[in-house]
Amino acid sequence: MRDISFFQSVYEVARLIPYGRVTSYGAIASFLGSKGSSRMVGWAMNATHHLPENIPAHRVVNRNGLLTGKHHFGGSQTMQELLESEGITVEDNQIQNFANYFWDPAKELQL
DNA sequence: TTGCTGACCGACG
DNA sequence: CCGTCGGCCAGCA
Repeated sequence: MRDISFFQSVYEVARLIPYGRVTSYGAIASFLGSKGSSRMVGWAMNATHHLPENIPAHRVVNRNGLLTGKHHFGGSQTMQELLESEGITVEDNQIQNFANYFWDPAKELQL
């Protein structure tokens, strides 16, 4: 994976998430080769806040499709509104029909 | 420099 | 079924 660090890889994958699609921390971590480093993906998403580039961190949720990180998007329903704005149905902080919107980098990118 | 913590996930009892 | 624990890498005191 080039000379970039794990963090950099997370950012690139996050930017590659298509409009109206979502993925999970574990999927990204597994795609990067470190399945157990799913926590680092979430931490990387936290770092996107101070990044100059626009990272669609709202498209990254946990394995259950639950918006665990919505509290970090300004402490409001920003994350949910962004997802709904992309045509994704979110109810009770959980993505409805999650499997339909799920975007697996290892599968879609097919490297 | 050492140690804790963090937007998770999977295994075990 | 539900509670607990370990693991992963990077940032910060």
